[in-house]
Amino acid sequence: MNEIAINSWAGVRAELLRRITERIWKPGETIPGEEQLAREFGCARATVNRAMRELAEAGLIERRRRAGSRVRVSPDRRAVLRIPVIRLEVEGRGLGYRHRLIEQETAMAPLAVAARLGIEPGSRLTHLRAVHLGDGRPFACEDRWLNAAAVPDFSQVDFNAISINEWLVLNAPFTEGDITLSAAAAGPREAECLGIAAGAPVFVVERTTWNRGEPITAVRLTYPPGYSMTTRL
Amino acid sequence: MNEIAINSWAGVRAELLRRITERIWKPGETIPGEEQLAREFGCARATVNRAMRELAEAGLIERRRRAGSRVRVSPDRRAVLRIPVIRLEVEGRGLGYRHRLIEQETAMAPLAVAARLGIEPGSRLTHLRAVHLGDGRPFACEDRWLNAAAVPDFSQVDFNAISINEWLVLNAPFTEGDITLSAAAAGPREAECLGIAAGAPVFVVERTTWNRGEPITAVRLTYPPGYSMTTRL
DNA sequence: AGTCATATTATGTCTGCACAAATTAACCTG
DNA sequence: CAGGTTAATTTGTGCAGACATAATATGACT
Repeated sequence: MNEIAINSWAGVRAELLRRITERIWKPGETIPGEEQLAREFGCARATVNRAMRELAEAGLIERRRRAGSRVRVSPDRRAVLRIPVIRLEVEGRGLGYRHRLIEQETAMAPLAVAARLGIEPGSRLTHLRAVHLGDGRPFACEDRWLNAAAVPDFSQVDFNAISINEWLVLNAPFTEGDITLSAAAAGPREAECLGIAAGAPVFVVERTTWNRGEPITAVRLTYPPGYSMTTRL
Repeated sequence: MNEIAINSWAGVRAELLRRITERIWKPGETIPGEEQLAREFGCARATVNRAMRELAEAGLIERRRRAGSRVRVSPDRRAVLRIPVIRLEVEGRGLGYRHRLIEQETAMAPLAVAARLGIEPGSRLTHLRAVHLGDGRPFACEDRWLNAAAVPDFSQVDFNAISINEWLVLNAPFTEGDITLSAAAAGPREAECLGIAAGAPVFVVERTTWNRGEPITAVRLTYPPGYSMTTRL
């Protein structure tokens, strides 16, 4: 057997990855234990552990105590989506960022929003609508419901100077959240906001966040046709 | 100061997270070094390192040698998308899975596909079209271009028995790939395949994969209105 | 045979130490 | 003072050893 010492966790990971992708270890098969691999590579068990932990996080192997590690049959690989502040997303595409607040009011939360946030139907929330512009053209349309009680000092903020999006990221911490991605036909208000035809296909990102169980905000971001999110595997 | 010992990396992470979300350490601020925190928590530096590494991976802090670690100003949090085999996605929703191969041919790759894969325009590739069904109703429409040379033994496979999607996951390993998510209007063939009106908004997932630089496949998956991808933050 | 307690075993984590790598701060020289 | 070299500091990683935890295998007992 090869007696070449691999003594970096990245090196071990690369070698294990090679054996998996080249089917030296087949899907479903149990692979050698940490101790054995450590002996083979001439490194410490902790090093092998680090490498295998990364492979497990990437969804390539499954690890169970006492049972050992095995190659996953369906490696449902994970793609990491980065969710930046919209201003940075716009600027990252080389466009000049501006935004415009369309509407700000206090109103009863729609049932769907109340359900997503897990609050009493009929609760009063702050409703904000805004449009984000890239080089003056609509980039995304924002429709947000905000639990003002959870973010005390926001009544004094001028949302023409800083976007709600960005202000919240900086001032309203959250501990849990979920994101839903979908496609939809643009509603009349979204179409107007984005300057497109009603019914045109839009990319929709819906995000809901809580802080230690307390609902913070539910936002629907609508992107016009042509927008796409890309990530590497 | 509190002299409570925290000696698990998860505990340290939780405490650091608390100090960040409660703005004890403000965005942009430098936080104490590993050694100092290790003394404060009464644990080893490696334990603090593990906790801080996780926070850095989650996008909450930025770490640089010699300069120390600081709280990110815009914590562009990362959401992890799991990309399973479609059969498992369908079955995970409690639906019975079936699929149907619509077309299989060898043809010249369209320019867009050749560009995505990084091959000569005009190269001949295998073109496959199929529909995935959940409880008999269209769940997703698949349009795939495959570099048959990279997957030698596929001509003998009966894609009515196993879906191309699943067969490739099991038999065509890849080392790199990218995914693009977008919304589009259903084209005529997609509309027919999904049983919806042409022009209806569809959710599009485009995936391209390579194996050590060699192009493997480019696939466009189209999901009918109502489909959504959800992930926790 | 079936059931429950116990031993075994692979992974998970912590510790204390050491050195490597990266980057900034300090210093020295012209 | 400018510019470049050197030192100091912080994170990154490796190692050996130990114990913790989870899950399976074994064996005793009914």
